[in-house]
Amino acid sequence: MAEAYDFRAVERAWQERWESDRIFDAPAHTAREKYYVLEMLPYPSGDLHVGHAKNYTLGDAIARMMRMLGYDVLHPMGWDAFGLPAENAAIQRGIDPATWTRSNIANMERQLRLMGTSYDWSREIATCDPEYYRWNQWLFLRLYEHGIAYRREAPVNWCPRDRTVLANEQVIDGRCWRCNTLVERRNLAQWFLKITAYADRLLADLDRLSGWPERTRTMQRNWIGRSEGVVFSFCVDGVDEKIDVFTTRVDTLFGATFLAIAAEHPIVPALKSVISKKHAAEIDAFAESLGSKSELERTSLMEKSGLFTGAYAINPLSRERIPIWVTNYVLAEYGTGAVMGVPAHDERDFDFARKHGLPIAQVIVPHEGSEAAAPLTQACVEDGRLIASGDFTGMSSARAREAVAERLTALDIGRKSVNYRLRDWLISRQRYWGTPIPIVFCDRCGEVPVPDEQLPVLLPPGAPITGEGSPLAQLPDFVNASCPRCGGAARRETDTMDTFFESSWYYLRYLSPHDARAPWDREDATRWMNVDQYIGGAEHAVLHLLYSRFFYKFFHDRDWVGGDDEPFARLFHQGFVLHDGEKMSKSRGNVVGIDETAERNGVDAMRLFLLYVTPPEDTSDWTAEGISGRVRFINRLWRLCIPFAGPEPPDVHAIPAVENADERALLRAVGIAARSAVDETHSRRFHFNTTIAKFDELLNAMSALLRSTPESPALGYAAHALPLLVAPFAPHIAEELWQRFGHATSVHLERYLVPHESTLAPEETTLVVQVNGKIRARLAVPAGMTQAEALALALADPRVRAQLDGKEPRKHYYVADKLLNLVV
RNA sequence: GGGCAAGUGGCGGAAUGGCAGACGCGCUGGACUUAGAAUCCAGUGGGGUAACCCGUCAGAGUUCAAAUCUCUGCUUGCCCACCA
Repeated sequence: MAEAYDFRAVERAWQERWESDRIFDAPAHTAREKYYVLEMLPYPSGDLHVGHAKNYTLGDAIARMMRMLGYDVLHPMGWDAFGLPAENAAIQRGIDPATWTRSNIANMERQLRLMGTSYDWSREIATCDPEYYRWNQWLFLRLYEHGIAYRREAPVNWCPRDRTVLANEQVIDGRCWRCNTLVERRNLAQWFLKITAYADRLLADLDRLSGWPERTRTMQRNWIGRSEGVVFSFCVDGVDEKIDVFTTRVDTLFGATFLAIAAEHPIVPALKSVISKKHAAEIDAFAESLGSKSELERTSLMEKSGLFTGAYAINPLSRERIPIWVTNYVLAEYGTGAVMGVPAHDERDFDFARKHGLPIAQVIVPHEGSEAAAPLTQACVEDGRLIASGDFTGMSSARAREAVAERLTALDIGRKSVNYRLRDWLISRQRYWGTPIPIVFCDRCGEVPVPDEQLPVLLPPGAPITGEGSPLAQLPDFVNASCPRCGGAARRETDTMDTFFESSWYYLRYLSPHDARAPWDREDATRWMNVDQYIGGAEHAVLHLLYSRFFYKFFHDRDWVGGDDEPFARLFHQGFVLHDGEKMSKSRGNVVGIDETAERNGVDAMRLFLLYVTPPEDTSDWTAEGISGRVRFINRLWRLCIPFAGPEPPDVHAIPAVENADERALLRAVGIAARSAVDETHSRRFHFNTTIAKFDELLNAMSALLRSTPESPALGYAAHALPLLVAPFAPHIAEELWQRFGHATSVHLERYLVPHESTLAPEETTLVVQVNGKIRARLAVPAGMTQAEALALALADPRVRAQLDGKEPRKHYYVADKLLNLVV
């Protein structure tokens, strides 16, 4: 009876050995090609489950494949360690955020090691280390110097539950992305990063990111939301004021029947001089009623409400006098906060006009010569021909857009303009567990940046974390500072940075994680950047991935990094792992943890299952039956290979001479498996589910040969090759077998098996013979037959002859070694 | 409402114009066993004794040949949703 495989002992022993030998540290500069593979750095929430494991297993398999294919691989790991959950733990359980975070990091690091991942731990970072956030502050100051970081008062998203402001990207359907609370609007002085200055490049360069999923690029395009149009002015009748509007459909200008403005529009006070007291009071009440409402209530009502101001605007070209309305559907923060209402050609304006009985004037018809359809039953938003539009009548929409823009420009009341949906990135957070913003407010000098030599501005211990107000603002020793410029009394900024600030550049810190002089070394950055393969969840499609692109372009413009100005060459989103069809969550009690899975099934089986069950981008389901198949595979692999253990290492590349078909089939199975692993890696498809299926076929071929020809040398060849083949996917059993075969060095430092052409080419194949597209015969034939030979063979087959019924085929189609289709 | 992706056995999936269902799970039968577990072997889309017929969401089309390409519809998933 052969020795059984003890996965617990083997897995632990090799993890310790790899760690002490440091075999996965990224190599110093060599002539070989580099490959930087990176998984999104995790938030240290406490425990890893198999959903996380899917992400890290995929990244690890890629890193290990590329290493064995001869690349210098950089595969680092770190911790996105600042953030709200640590503070919530402090509020709920009185634990210091630093202590909570550190213990979670220790636990999750243990779990990543338990998974047998091949990280270069010498480069590990945690963003809550002063050594890290010092450079956060340094980068903030550089952004400040270049006018990218700035402070202003603005209406912002305020989460009443988390008691902090949020970036636009963190508000989802009007709710806080973390706690799902309805977000309120408040006017506060806050720090912003001018990401809008990069809007055009962030948009244009998406076209170059062919290694990114198309849907992610589309989401970023939509988020940036570029639209080209015209800004021009309406005069207000009876007041020396103008109202600017932005439109993408200036061709519909003659169809404007009202002017719609946001309740917060700055023109409102001026209008009060020309309207009745009653109107003014009503407007105030309307604005009041909107002001207290959350963004969701204001905008998702679908119900368009509004109020006539009593004032009129003059259409600059038609000279028509149109009423000015205050509405809830015009956004104060987008464009100019005012729009021309063209109900005939805009759905929103149409709804509003119908509701309030405003006139609808059609100025576009579908084709030249077609009549205005009166009355319109819906807005007609397509381009067409202009009617009733003065000099522009008869023009196409496209031509009219140019011509009207030119006229407005010539009259000096308008110009072409581009607007973005993207807003500047709000980074202030009124929270404790984050990077302090390195700014001091001095009564005499105003806003003063902390000098570089005074960095880091340390996060002080012992702040009162209660969920009430800003913790840092309640620490006098922190708040009170002297002005770096004049030395006088000053106050420190007490807001901390959005944690997405840290994660926008961490991939550069891995390159020189202990550099005390700079956030990263330019030479290291030139060698390793950009990230060749980035792996993470699709939930970051706009947030982290847009911010990182923005930061990297800023760095590139300063010449702090060479090469391309995009940080991530290729991006892969792994799918979720469900458990029995449901999302894993603590409240459902269906979380499958790493520790219990490693203990019960072994890590190699877990890794294989996660890669095998679906293609990596698909949602997969964790089932107890499913992983049992991979446990069986591991045991079967062991039983089939261990009899070939011996003290002398075999030459794994020497292909034995064989005689029968089963033997050739096994040699071919080895080659096919190797080719699959290499193809899935090089194609960047990473569908290792099919590769692992080839490993199954390889074991099946071994079993078959063991029955038919138990003395075949092909069995030893396959056994000795298998550790190499499975090493990237099931690294522990691969190493154990490799060492039992007498090799002195790690299998993970070997080159991957190169399939030999002679084993791959089958000498016999099945020729499928069709008559009129239906299969009538399968013939075993030698490979490489000519068309004439195949035809003769097919015509000799009785089943084919029966179908032909004495007729001659009119035509035939031949696919070499595969198929012959006869048409009668 | 708009955009994108997908729909294949009991289940996860394979096949990207050329043998539909590789591989695994589950299930059925057999071997081994006092018995079970484990392991090994055989079978497993539907109909039919069989020859054969049917079959990749539904319907149409292109093609010698369609799960794969085109159109229409249905369903599911994800994203966006007053951005003028």
